[in-house]
Amino acid sequence: MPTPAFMPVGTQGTVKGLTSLDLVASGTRILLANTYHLMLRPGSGLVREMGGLHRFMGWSGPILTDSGGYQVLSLKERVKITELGVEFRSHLDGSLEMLTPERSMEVQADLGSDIAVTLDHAVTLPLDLPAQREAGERTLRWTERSLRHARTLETPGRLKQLLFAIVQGGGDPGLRREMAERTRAFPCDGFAIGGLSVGETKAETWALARATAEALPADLPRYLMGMGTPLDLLDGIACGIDLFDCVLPTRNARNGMAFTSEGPINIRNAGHARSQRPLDPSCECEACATFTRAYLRHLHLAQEILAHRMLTLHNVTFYQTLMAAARRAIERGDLHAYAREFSERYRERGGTSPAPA
RNA sequence: GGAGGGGUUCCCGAGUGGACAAAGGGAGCAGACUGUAAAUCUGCCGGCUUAGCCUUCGAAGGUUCGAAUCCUUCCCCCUCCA
Repeated sequence: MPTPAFMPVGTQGTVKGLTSLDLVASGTRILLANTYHLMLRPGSGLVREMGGLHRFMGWSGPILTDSGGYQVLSLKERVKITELGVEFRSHLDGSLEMLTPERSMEVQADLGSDIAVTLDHAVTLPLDLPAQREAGERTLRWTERSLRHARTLETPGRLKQLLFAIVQGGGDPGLRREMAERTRAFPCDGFAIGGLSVGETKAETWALARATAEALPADLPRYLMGMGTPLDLLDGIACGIDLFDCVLPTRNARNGMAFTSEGPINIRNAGHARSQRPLDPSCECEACATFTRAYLRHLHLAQEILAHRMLTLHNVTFYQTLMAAARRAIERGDLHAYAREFSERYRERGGTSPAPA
């Protein structure tokens, strides 16, 4: 698979609104799905019975499953962390669910993903340093348990699942580096950088990501979890990141935001009411080939499902087009020039535009 | 012709003497969203020279320190009876 690559997020075994044909058309090669969500519904046993997640959802490309560690953050008021694992109060029916490192690997084995990820303990910032270290140390212990247990799940007939270990370490570059050094000692197929964009500034994020990435082996895939914006992707690639995922292109599409080569736009804005332009003239997706901004705005305001589908398709296509261009630029050896050229056209509004590097 | 009910800020709709520029929806306008409890959430939403002032609750007049709220007349709408 060509890298760097971007994985659209299909939490519940679907990239909301898109079919596999759409995903292929967008240039997507690999997807992310979620252990926690699929464990609760429909249940990993059912997915296994149905022939695994690929067959179940009709996607033949690679799938990476997240371990459920992120739900420690997103469901934090329903979560209790113990050394054994993560105790969840199910967001669906309130029942108590225990996700241990071992259970996470079992669920991911049942799902049959191509890449499984170890369970981690992520924290949000600001947080005192001892607590950051504690979460990092626990992540190391859980990584060890995850990997050890995963080996017991390997069966002769089945395709070997690749295993990625997650590096935590909070907001301190030194701690990050240490955690990366200790994590790389584990025998695994790639490394994930977790716990970023959780309250720190953009500059801090990249200092941490870089410190972590540099301490990880360059000959194995490095996966930056959960990031980011188009500019984030280019920054990440420059740090040596091979794999990304982010909900922004899909979630923001449903909330009316389209990424374009000139920056993000909000399709709800009155200025698009009579626009004959496509979302992005330089995009070749179905939405841009077929529909005007005026029409897509109408669909969105009328809460028509097609608006969500088309904006999602466009945004994912935009991300994949960006990644493809970045790969070509790397081959040419001028990623830097490409990134500069891209960011000159790509303008984020308000105070959100990135500080000049 | 008789009896009753009603007209509120773009729309629907609360409000029956002071805390009312007026609840709550909707629409509209803008913003947020980074390993998805998200087709979600937040803010604004009469005007202005904005700790205040001005205009507004069908119209006009009146009572009162004070009226969307009480009284009088008028104009419209709805229901029932003839």
